[in-house]
Amino acid sequence: MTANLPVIELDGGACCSPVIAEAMDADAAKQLATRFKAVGDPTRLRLLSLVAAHRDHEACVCDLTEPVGLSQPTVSHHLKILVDAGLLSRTKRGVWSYYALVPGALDALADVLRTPTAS
Amino acid sequence: MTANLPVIELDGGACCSPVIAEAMDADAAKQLATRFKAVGDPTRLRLLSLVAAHRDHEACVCDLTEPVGLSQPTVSHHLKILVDAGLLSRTKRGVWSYYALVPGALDALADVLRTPTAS
DNA sequence: TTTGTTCATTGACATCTGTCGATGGATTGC
DNA sequence: GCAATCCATCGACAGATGTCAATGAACAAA
Repeated sequence: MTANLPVIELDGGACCSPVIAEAMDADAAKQLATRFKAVGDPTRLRLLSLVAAHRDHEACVCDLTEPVGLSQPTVSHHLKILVDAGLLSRTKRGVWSYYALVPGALDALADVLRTPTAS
Repeated sequence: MTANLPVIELDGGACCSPVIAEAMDADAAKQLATRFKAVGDPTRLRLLSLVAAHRDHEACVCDLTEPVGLSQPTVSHHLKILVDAGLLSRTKRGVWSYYALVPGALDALADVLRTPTAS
């Protein structure tokens, strides 16, 4: 599930030669797009950064609302998107919900973007 | 411009300790979000993949409309977003517009996602 | 010139998305 | 039990986004 943008050697004639084999099928694209969309928002990027920078690499909602300057429901909304994308984990301890980076998740996403060593 | 998600060592007391230094400022987040948003769409992911997979690693619009199953204006629209994000380049040759991956652009984006080596 | 092809742009439209205030559940402390 | 805190969810709303049909510019070929 961490395949690169796959390169398939194709040869064709003139313009508009049929690209028979798609390098990435629609389902895989949709899956990946969901994860990238999660990172494609400035607030969520800052949330990821704040969580990573926070003590013990985890943070509760109340740690995050003030730095990003948004309401608590909005922050919870963004965090939910990041959790659904598999980038953050949520752990309830008492009244607090602690969010932390899922180990390897961002790296796996990064690997998808790695340019295949074009021959 | 290829900084990772920066980690700043913070120490605080109880919950809701102020996070003085933000790991990522709002401007940088907005810049990055634009690039990730460009990749956060299944069609655009497929377009990137198709371009990379195509002969000579470039493709014109007419090469791409049929594989993704969308209208020509829509494909042009997506390609423009990818060009604006600095991920694709456009070269006009005769009647055709050839799109190609900008070397290193995707890798630079990938580097941003590198998880800071959590101590 | 005339016809045909490629493609960017425009305008329109439905849907998705980000944001907030309000609400209520869960838990802690008095 | 009662009050306070944290937080997820709901409803609402403005703005962004993806899509298409129509149009026209640029170029090639006849």
